[in-house]
Amino acid sequence: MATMQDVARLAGVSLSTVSYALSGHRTVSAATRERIVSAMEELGYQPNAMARGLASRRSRVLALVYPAAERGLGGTVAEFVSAAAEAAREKGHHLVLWPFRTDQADEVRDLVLQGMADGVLVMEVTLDDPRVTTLRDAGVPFTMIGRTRDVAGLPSVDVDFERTTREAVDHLVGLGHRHLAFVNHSEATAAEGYAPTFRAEEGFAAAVRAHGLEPVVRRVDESPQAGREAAAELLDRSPRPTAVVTMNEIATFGVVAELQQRGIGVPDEMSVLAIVTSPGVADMSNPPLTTMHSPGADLGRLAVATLLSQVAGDPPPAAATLIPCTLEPGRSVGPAPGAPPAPAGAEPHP
Amino acid sequence: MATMQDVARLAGVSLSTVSYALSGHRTVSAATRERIVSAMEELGYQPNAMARGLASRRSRVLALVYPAAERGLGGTVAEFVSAAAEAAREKGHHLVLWPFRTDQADEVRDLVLQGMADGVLVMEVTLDDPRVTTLRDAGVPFTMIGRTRDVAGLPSVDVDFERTTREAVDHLVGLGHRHLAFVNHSEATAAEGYAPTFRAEEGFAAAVRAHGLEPVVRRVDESPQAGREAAAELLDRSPRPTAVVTMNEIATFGVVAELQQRGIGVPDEMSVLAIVTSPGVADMSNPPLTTMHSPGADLGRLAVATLLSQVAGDPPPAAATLIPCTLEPGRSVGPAPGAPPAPAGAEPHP
DNA sequence: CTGTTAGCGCGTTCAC
DNA sequence: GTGAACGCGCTAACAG
Repeated sequence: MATMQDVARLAGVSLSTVSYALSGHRTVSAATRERIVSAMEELGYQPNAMARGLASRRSRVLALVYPAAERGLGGTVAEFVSAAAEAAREKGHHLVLWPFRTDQADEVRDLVLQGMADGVLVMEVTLDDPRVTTLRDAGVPFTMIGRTRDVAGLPSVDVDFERTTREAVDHLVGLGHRHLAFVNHSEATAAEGYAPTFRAEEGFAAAVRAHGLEPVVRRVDESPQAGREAAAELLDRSPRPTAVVTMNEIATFGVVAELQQRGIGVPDEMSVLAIVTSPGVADMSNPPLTTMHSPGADLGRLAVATLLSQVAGDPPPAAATLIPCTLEPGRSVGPAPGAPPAPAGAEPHP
Repeated sequence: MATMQDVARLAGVSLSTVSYALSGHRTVSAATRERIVSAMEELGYQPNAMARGLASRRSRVLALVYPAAERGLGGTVAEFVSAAAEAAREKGHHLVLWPFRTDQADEVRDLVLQGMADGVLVMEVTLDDPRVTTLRDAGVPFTMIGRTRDVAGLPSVDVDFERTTREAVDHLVGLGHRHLAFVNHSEATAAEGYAPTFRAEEGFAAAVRAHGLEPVVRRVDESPQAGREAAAELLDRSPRPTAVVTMNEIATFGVVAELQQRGIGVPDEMSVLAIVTSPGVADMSNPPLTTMHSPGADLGRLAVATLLSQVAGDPPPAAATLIPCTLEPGRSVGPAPGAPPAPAGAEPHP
């Protein structure tokens, strides 16, 4: 591998001039820059990341800590990752994934202290997450995707579950629905402190009650089979719900399958609105689902910006930055059966 | 951050002794090692990865290139990743994920040339993968997970699709089934050269013909809906298949749902055998699926070992290392309807 | 078994 | 606008 010294010699300039031409930390005449560039190309020069890191005390690497083994990497996370990777690259950094479990906080901390990364994006944050205290105490720059129970002074970005569920409910109520159910993530996720399970559930219940209605909430295992059972149970209720909001993609498949099997028309007899969805799920059902798509890409960009600000030494933002999901019309949501056609303007999202 | 020099001073030894105590490249007396260790603890010493990398010309990082944005990260990949990460750590390395698309071969190559990693694990290899030629030409150590069309001289580990499909077919034929169908991945995956789609299909067809039977093969989109349609179509065939092998998890859900809806008993009237599955899918259906589980963990360990051997400069292995999936009994496979109960020994996998 | 020392390749402060 | 020189923290000869 050619070194900077080699480039300097070939271009007939000093080593430092090459360095400045590369970093732009000093102005270099167009002529010499030109010679340097062609020398680099001729030699196939690649800057040595280790040497650069040693001298600058920055690795230009941002690490995304994600418990891949436990969660797999769903479509919504994939969107996040690619947006974050691109955002990092635009700022001259590289995004890498560290597949650590939630209980490996020490290893994450040590890797950053060893200089393998300048900062950390922590995903799948639970209500009480051991990683954030470890990182904070060690002075490691980090940003959470999601929120612990108390986020005061901790940099974080997250889905706005409160607003997302409220908009979902408002939309359905605007279509005349009076009996709404929520198919949530499983009891198991709740047990491990998975925050979205709680935030979405609370948001949904509050939004329904704000309309003077009574919420029905079910926590359902992440399987088609569990979704079928949940649907069966909801259909047996009295009064029978006319709309179901789901935040559990695999269970949603089961819900739709059960409705179909029983001959319950979607959306004529039952509306299905899937929230916090990953791209592509809408078209995996028939009729295509109406969804509220997770803002993964926006969160990714935002998370990188926030983290870089932490790396630069800025004080942590006062509050979490929240982004709601956006409604994407499909054909699984319609007016409540027997409801008068919604008057113009009554439907929040035409 | 404390440096090695700090540790040396506190322990009353020379810098190099600390280095050797850490690396083990030279014997250090138990007494001085003890002093060094406690000095390190007292100072909270963490070796500087950049300095170490600069001096040793090795980053001790292995990169796993995975197109997360396009594929998401399914359960089978998750198993692979965590096993690979652990294997890497046992050898004193770190595994990181680089979320590059398949067309970003140049960036992968450059990062390795810059010293950000010592070698690369390439996942989701297609029949004609641009990344492998780029890496080979650049002399970057790598190992494929999967295989290009021609693997001569290219280090690779992969699922043994030929043997897996053969064992699946043998198992079913041993149970009296004479009409077997295969629900494959989608036409779209085939179009982009996704190798498993071809290898499994060929393996299945060959295995069925080896029994003097006629294979039925369908390429199905990765959605429950598409699975339902496939099942419906298979049921209308004459002769009607009594067993279906699937390699498409999401479609499998649809297949089972359609069978249930039509009142076709599983496994009494139709056996379902899901191959190359990720952990957990078996229990997402009712009855639990009989599966042949993808050897993700074994592949992960093997891939790391192979890559490290490449990094060390060993010649590439002559042939790919293949690992079959293992049968995990569930309750979705049974004797063919009307078939005599299998005599002892007639069933390949009791 | 331990100490001394010359780099590893680059960033950056000085002088010019 | 350019060049010389020092140091980042550590590895690995080379000497004892």
